[in-house]
Amino acid sequence: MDETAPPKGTVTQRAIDSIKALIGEGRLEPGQRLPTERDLAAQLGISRSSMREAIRALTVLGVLEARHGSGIYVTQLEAGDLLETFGVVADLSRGPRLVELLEVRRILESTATALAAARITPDQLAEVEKHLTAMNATDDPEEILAHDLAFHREIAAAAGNDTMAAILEGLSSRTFRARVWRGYQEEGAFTRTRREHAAIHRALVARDPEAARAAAASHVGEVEEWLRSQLGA
Amino acid sequence: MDETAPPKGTVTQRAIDSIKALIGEGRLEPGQRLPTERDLAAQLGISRSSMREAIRALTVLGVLEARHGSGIYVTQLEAGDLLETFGVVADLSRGPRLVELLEVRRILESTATALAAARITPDQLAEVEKHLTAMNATDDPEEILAHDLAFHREIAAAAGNDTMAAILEGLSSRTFRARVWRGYQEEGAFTRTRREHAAIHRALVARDPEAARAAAASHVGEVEEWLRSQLGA
DNA sequence: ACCGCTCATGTGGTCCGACCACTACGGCGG
DNA sequence: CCGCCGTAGTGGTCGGACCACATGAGCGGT
Repeated sequence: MDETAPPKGTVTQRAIDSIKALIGEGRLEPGQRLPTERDLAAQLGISRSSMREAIRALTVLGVLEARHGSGIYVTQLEAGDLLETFGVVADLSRGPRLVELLEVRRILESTATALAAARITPDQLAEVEKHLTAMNATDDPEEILAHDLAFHREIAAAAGNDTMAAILEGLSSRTFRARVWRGYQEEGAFTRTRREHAAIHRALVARDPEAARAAAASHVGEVEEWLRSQLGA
Repeated sequence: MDETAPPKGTVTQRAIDSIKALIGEGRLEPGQRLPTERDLAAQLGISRSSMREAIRALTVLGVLEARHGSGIYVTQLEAGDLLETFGVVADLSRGPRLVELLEVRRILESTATALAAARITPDQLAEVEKHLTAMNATDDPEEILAHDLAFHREIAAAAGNDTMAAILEGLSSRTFRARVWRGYQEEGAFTRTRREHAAIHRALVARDPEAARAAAASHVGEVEEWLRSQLGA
């Protein structure tokens, strides 16, 4: 009947849940500093080693941030912090799951682009155009990819949903895109990609959400179809 | 120029990246067993403590699975394994971000329901109906919630995209739904919810994707709007 | 009085060695 | 041939020691 020490699973897991609960209950605010590892361990009656594992776990989840020599802090708990792990999923996926991820991206990206068409500000639009022209002005695949990513990132940001933008960021993470793009662009998809980007841009300028949605869906869908055919071959 | 020992960040982080790379390169297959903690630590020239932290980190990410007394194994790396952490995001979010998450869910859920309308099998449809009737046959909020979750889960599964289903699962995770639902249902939303579920079901039976999309979007949108108004108040 | 450097303090990062809890497997006895 | 049981090996926990780094107080010079 001892409520204070419910012998759940492993000690470390208990520590993870405890800290997560503290944040969930609002007893730990974003940005706030936690007690030292030694104190935390003492409070829960566990060893420092176990507490360190718990902290490390919450660190990779983007919940905590450890600064060497300074202390442990709660992150801002913003979408970007927490959804960084989404990139891991993309990186470790392959085969059929890559297509599924691309399908999710198509759905979200098309909606985000449609929203952006309605909400984008002149400043944001200028930023988008900057990457569009820079993308068309070079032949270095590396540079093209970077501007391509930025192009879509700016659009996602203009949609006004940080969470959606963070998810899309994960779905376009460096290694993920690089792996798919390598093969895709070898088939001379450059010109097609440029045309699609131009179509998206036109829709944004015209503030036409439906056209933007269609253009974005088509854009991602092209890659999706290509990947699907690659897996079948 | 020593490529074998690039002194990156922390030792533990290096270990995490190393194991992740092993899996990414396909040198570690899903389900495969890893060497012991002691051996792994020795191979990378680090202490067992640091290696344990790395393993713990990859464990919470759903990449590895440690079985006490048996060994460490690579998970199946399926969508469900890797996207479990998505639930953490939902649990720790509040305020405006809850609305953003519901918006993402609305987009994905409506598409998933539309796909399900076209692809659902008789068996799957029967399962959906089971939860629908069970949901309407009780007054216990706890039980209603359980069947509600199962109702949408079956539909998501019928859509045929495991990744999407896993994300939706995270967006409907226990505590997340419970928190929002508590207030939502206090306003006598039961009847409205039942009507909406019935509409979704009708669309599935009729195999009408567009109707299904609209019904699902409306269903989630109702909660979304309610939550938005709550935040404004 | 002010600025800059130094160094003591406290923090997270790493390592070690020991022991505990559990699983798996093989051998012994029925 | 089957089932029990012991043992070896695994992850889980612990405690303590030392290292690397960040911070701020205090000293020195200006």
